[in-house]
Amino acid sequence: MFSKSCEYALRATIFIAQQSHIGNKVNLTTISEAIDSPQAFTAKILQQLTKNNIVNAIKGPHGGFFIETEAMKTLNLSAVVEVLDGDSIYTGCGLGLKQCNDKKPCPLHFKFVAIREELKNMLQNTTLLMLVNDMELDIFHLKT
Amino acid sequence: MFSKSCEYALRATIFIAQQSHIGNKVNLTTISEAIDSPQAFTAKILQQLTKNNIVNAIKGPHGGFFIETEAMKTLNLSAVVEVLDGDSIYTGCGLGLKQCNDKKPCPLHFKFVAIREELKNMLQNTTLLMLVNDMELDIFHLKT
DNA sequence: ACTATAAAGGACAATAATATCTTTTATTAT
DNA sequence: ATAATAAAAGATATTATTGTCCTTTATAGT
Repeated sequence: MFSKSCEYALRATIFIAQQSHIGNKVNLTTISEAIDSPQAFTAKILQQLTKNNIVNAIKGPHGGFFIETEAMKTLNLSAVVEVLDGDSIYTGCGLGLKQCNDKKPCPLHFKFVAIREELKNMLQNTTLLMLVNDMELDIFHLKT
Repeated sequence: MFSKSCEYALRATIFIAQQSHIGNKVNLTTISEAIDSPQAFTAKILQQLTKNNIVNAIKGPHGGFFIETEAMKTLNLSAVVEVLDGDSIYTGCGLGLKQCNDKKPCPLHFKFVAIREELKNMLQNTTLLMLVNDMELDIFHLKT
């Protein structure tokens, strides 16, 4: 579904959101341990998330990554996915055709459009704050 | 969504089905030109499809690939996808976790299950014969 | 038997994705 | 100023995917 980079990005973002919500900034080591991801690779991904204003980063002692609670209300999963995987998940043809649209469709086009639309809605309608609230139930996990 | 191999496989299978339906066997060159795919690579994929009884292959002059009309009635897209990409599309976690299920879910698990279920149904309920019939409308294409 | 056709199989090459390592920059506290 | 912490940036390495090339096997027609 998503690239590995994107999967790590989603896990990292959700973890950072969760920690930020309880007032913690978290550093790279903490993040990669919490989400069970390769540390150096995760650093690269966090750089992208920072550049694209998904997360905030502060250097130096007591620094780390965080997301403001206000931002969590509007930041959705779609924003994270787009940074790492672009919009291919929404526009890409199921059969890999470069040009495939309502006017010039592949045989599966209309069947895929319906499913993709749902995925899109799900990703766009799920904010980080919702997930953080969900996770207070303590039945969800981010590793293994 | 799918690997490139799987995309080529789907396009090739649909094309072979279409041609078989009008009584033609098709060879590698014809297939790779029709679906605009790298020929040698497509050969490898056709081997897998043949081994897994998705398509039939006959060597020698007047040989080529084909699918029997009876088989088209039951062969669905899911069967093709499984040969190339396995069942990861159905079981894989959206966040890339190895263990993620109803008992031990990731924060997106239940949201993903719903979408995957639809994809699964679509792939399982779409037979090659249906697609071939659709394509008689002549608005669908398999390349570019 | 010989030739042409076409798939199957094995070995290899190129590219992209994933992952690591090292150096630099920014910040804080002493 | 110095040391310690932590992210940013750059270079490099590994692995998986995609893609090509060459040889072998099977079949049909002459």
